[in-house]
Amino acid sequence: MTDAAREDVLNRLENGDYSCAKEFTLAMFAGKWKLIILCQLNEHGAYRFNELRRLLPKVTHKVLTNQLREMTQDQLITRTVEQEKPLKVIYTITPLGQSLMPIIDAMCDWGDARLAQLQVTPHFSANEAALPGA
Amino acid sequence: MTDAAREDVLNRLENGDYSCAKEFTLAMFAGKWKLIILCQLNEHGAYRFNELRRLLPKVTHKVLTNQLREMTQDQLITRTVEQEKPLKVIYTITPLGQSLMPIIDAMCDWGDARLAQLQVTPHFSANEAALPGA
DNA sequence: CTGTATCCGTTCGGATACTG
DNA sequence: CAGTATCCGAACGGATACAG
Repeated sequence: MTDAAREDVLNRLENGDYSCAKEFTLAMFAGKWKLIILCQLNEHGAYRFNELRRLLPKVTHKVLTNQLREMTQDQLITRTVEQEKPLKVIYTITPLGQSLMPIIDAMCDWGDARLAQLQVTPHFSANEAALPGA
Repeated sequence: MTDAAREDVLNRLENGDYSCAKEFTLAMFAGKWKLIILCQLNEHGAYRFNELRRLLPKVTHKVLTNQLREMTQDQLITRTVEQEKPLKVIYTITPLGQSLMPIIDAMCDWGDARLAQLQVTPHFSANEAALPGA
């Protein structure tokens, strides 16, 4: 699990095993929803809990809570509680979180290129690309 | 699990949901051992199954097999069987796998910087950094 | 509105034995 | 040597109910 992996890296760090900078970075965003959350917060600046929930249709209450808690612990996002009634909790991205964006952008690019290479331009036959003008 | 995440992205692609280039990339190396395997193969060129096993002390036979199979399917590595007795199976990194290295390097850098920031220079008190010459 | 606790099916991962 | 199959305990993830 992404959780387990994160725990594992964190534990290794506590034990002085620190030969794992890349795993550490990976653990920051390897959760099933963390990339999307990060990008959304980066683009739009702030979201409340249920707004995020609506943004990520297939995420569960429990799982979203968990992802957000981990990201808060890792200081990728900030959790701000406004003590009104009803309660308001605002999530925003931190500078640390933003510092991950170049990596995430690189992942976008790689993914786009790779998917194009696989000719997964969906709903068109896989051979289309081979016979354009000719 | 990283497996599950990978399956999920793959399924989404098959269904034409392809708004997920970054998740796709993530799924390439999000497995617990894939980063290390990739780096090792990139540095040393080729390894046999049991050599990898020794390199990754805590990995299980079954899990390693699985990680290698997925990476082969994703065309990040190549599996070559030499039909001698006893059997020899060689794993090497592909150009596609190598094309991930810039991203992985960026992850190393980010992780190094972040760990330094956290003052996890292990086995030294967390305050050492604050009182050098003074 | 947010978040926690519980129950419970599903899936993961370790150990072991077996095949080619 | 390399990989598969099986068994089984552990962890995850969904649904629901409850609390602040």
